[in-house]
Formats: sequence, structure tokens, C-alpha cells
Amino acid sequence: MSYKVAFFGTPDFSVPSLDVINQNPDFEISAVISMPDRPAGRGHKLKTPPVAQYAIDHELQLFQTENINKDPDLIKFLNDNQIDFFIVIAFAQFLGTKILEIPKFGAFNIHTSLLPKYRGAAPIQYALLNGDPVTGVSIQKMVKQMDAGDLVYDHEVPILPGDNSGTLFKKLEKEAAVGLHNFLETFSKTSGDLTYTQQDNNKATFAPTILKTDGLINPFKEDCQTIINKLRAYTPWPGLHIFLNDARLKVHAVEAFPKNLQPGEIDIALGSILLGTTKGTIRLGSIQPEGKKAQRDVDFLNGIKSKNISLKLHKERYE
RNA sequence: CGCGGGAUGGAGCAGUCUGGUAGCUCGUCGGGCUCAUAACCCGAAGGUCGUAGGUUCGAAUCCUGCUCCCGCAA
Repeated sequence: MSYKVAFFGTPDFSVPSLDVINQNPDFEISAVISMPDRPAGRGHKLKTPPVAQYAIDHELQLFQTENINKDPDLIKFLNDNQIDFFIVIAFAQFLGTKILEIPKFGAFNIHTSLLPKYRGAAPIQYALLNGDPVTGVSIQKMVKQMDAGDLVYDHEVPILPGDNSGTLFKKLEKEAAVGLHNFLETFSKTSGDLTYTQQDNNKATFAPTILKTDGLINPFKEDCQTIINKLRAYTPWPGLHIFLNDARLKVHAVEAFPKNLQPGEIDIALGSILLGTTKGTIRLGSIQPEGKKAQRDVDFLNGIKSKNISLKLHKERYE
């Protein structure tokens, strides 16, 4: 006999986990639930979420819905099909109590931090923002409170100095699938009689959604190390940017530089773009003007000299 | 048909509006100065101005099609 599973997920990140279930003969995917197709990219062409695309390619029952809590057809389907449990990974929607009560064994969420640390939408980014040496994968039985459920699995993953959000996402995408694989094995062996570990709510920290505007380098409010951490956390999305001479520039590389400057002060005398912060000076090593490709600091400065203009922070943007 | 920027020697840019010998800051190569140098001085090489066509005596520059790159937005 096999267990019936409903899978909730949306981006690339969820696909290997979905595949793990799909490959396991002890589990049957009754439904895949994902977000609707959305216009995306340059040109705003309609784009199907990767999880939905996987479901289509593998001929799985697919639901794409804006709000699962208010989708009677989906709720009816889930109720009628005697689902054993849900797997939720990077779904981007909140599951209400009514939904959580449907499956026999409950709903399990794969979360990419060592809970109770970094509950919320952006655990990977926050581990990098804080310069953590290690993060991990947790699987929790979902309750109404966000990411506060009892744990059934956790596994540490080291963060290397060269990691950014892009590389760490890739690693955790695999680790999440491995974790899910192990979870499924345990589930089979114990027939769903799992061992739960409570989270210590006093140790809970939160990782709210990253906004595009968070990518602004603010030398009046941030120190050197914060900006370096932000670069790692916000690469590849949303990236760092700064406003110089009315232009919005992306910044792809930063490093500490031994020179004393006032917060917001810019110095290009040494052939680098140096920027004073609240503590320490930072060198902007790679710059990308709008409509252009990323370029080295020296190249950018050559263009500036050629135009015979000087660099100024667009100060109003930082208040 | 979401909005917009860009394509000029190896790099980053100016020149395009107001057609008429292709320029700036670098890099490269050669020479000089120097104990030495990423510094300074002198000199040189290197460009079918993305592509196809049109207008013109003449097009990087004006008009049209096409390709490629990128920012915003989502």
C-alpha cells in the first residue's frame, strides 16, 4: 500500500523534493498545488511555475490557485481523496487551519534553517546577513503559527566563505530533497508514528521577506561588515545598489579598504571607488550602470574621467 | 504588444540633436628618467563606428528592417 501525498510548492527550489516523492513507490502524489502562471521577465510573458511545469510533464494532478484557503474545488478535492499528508516547500502561501486539518497525518513543511532560528520567508538570506557559519534543513509539522511546529528532522549544512544566496540555495535545494527522502523512509518504517521534538520558542528568531529596497547600500546607516554581508545575502536577488550622480548603479563586489573616510564620503584618488560607512571604508569593486554590463571599478572611473564629471552620492536617497 | 537604456581600436566612454579628415581616459608595444616602480616623460601600433538596405556629392551622425546586450517592472 502507498501513502497519498499532496505537494505544495512553486519555484525551482521545490522541484527536486517533488521528484523525490514522485520517485518513491511507497508514496503516491494525489495532487500538486502551485501558484498561477504569472507574467514575468522582460516583455512580461506568461510564465508557468517550475513545480507546475513538473506536474504537467509528469502528468500529475495539478492545481494552480491564487489562494488555497478560498478555493472550494481544491478543498473539496483534498477532502474527497483521503490525503495522508501534505509536503509544503517554498509555496509562498499561508495554509489556514481549515487546510491543515485535512490530511490524516498532518502537513509537513521543509524549512531551510535550523529551527527555531529564522522562522519566516527568507531564512537563507538571514543566515548570510548575520554571517553564520552554519545553517540547515528542518522539517516541521505545520501548525497555525508560522514555522513553529514540532520537528521531525533537522540537518546542519555548513556555510562556506564563498557562499552567497545563489550557491546556498542550490546546496539547500539538494539537502532539502535529501531530508525529504530520509523523512519518507522514516515515515514508511514507522507507518507514520513519528518522533517529534518541540521547538524552544524562546530561541525563535525571524527572517521576514526581503524587499528590493533592502538592496540599497546606505553608508550613513550601515557599517562595512553589514554591507559585505548584505552583498552575499542579496546575490543574486535583489542585489546591491547605490545612487551616484542621479544614476542607480548595481554593485556586484565590495571589500573592506584600510582608509578613513566620513560616512557617505567618496574617494576615487587611488583608482578605486572608496566609500566611507558608519564604521570602516568599503571599496566598490564592480559597478553596473542601468542599461550596461557590469564593469570593473577602473573601467567605470575611466568613463567618468572621460566625461569629466565628479562622483557624488545622491544624498536625498538616504534619508 | 509592460517601460526604458545600449552596441564607436583590447577596456570604459565622448562625438549623433546642428551630416564633411574618428576623439578622451586607460591598456598594449617601443624608448627615456630612476636603485627601483603600479609613478613620471616621449613616441607608436591598433577602428569596415553591431548588421542589412535607403536618402545624400558625402553618413558614426538622418530614415527603415534585423541581430545581440542590459536596467526597471513582475
